[in-house]
Amino acid sequence: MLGLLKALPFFAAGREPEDLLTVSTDRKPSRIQMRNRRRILDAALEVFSQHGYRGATLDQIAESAGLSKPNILYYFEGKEEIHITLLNQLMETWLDPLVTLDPQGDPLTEILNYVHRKLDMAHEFPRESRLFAGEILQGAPRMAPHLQAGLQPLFDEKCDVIQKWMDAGHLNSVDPRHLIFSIWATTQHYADFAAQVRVLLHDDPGAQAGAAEYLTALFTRLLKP
Amino acid sequence: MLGLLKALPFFAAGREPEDLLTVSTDRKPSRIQMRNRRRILDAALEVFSQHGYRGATLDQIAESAGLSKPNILYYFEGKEEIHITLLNQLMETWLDPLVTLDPQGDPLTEILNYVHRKLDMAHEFPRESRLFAGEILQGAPRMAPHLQAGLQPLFDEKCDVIQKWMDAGHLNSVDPRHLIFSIWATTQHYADFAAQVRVLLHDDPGAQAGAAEYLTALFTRLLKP
DNA sequence: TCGTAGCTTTACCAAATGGTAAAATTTCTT
DNA sequence: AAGAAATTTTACCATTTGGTAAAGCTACGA
Repeated sequence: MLGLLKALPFFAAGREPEDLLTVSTDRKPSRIQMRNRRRILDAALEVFSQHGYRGATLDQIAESAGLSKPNILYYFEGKEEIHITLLNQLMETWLDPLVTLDPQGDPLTEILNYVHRKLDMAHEFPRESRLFAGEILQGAPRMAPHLQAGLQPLFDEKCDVIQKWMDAGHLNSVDPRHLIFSIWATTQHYADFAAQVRVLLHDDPGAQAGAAEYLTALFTRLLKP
Repeated sequence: MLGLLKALPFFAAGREPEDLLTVSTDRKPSRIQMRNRRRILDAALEVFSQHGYRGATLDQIAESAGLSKPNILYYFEGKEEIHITLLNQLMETWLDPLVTLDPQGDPLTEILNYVHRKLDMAHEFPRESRLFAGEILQGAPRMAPHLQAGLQPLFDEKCDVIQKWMDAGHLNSVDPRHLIFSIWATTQHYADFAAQVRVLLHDDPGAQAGAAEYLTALFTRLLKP
């Protein structure tokens, strides 16, 4: 068997024109495929976020997924494709809070909501946050195009929205770009540097609430006109 | 030759009591040793900060240092020791700005100075920042003890200082722990997420100054009573 | 200038790792 | 139930990687 790699449309990279038989298998993924691809991606998220791309091994992913290594390579072309798939999936979720920042809403409320959504995500999806952080930390070798194509237009658009709010006097004027950076930095810090935070806060159970309260004060004071 | 591993005191782990001859070589490192150790550590900083611990190879470090791999293992016991040495050296530099935060100084000035020193370091030592970030990101496997022993007491001490400033009414009251986190997060962001910042700012040459101005506003507004 | 300690190179090795071929098994369709 | 298709397993393999042994070279003090 050739495996389903060439058969599934989302794997398409260089189609073989002569291989017409595979066209017949272009149907939607079976239940088994869905389940196993999900398992693999979840396992990979765990392993990649903990050890980084090069530190993660297919054997670890396989074990964590409860599948054999060749079985994993039946569903994905290789290690890199798993990583890229993960990154692509993540991108959407990750940008969603910024997408929903509403130009029609109350400026300060919108921004504080954004802060809190990002903070919630740091607590709810720390593995995703760390995967992302690891990729950027190493120079975004597998994600630079996505930053350009996906993040940049959105970033510019929302900077404009915020700038207009400031020009209209609804918010104190600061550089919107650095404002967004500081929101990302402060919220993701709780996921990305969790090991440090845990030590310094002695596992304080009120930490999450404390962070929310602090960040509310920080950005409210900055932005109130 | 046994190499100098057992001979240099700073490598001491499990001394062999019978090996008395090595005592005679307990003198200070030669010029060659200094030079090569420095070269190796500099190369290792470059490689580790770019690829992470497991992603870095001794061959890469060797090539970057202009030495052969066995030659590198003449100066260090192994990959891990290089990494740990780097981390230990870094720790001091990294904490220095916090150490010099002066309880006798003007509160707001002291904190803004701290912010600017950290921001300068992010621009001057991005590799060090990323090395540190990578280690924490992966759960600080080789640094947890240092966090406990080195960072924690300092952190607690400076939190007390800041808390007293707030209690005395010299600063607006917020949780000092989260304040420090947010200073770390916002300043180190420019080093750790440089790949992202570069894309989103279109290599704007005024970025550094813009960041400084923004962070000044951010923390001034937060902390002015 | 000669011997020795310090340094470097050459030639390896065992384990780990990403990946493949193909047989064996399960599942689906008719 | 039979045959085909999809899935999984077994048995490999080539490369990379951290590390070692030991020979060879260099520099320096006596």
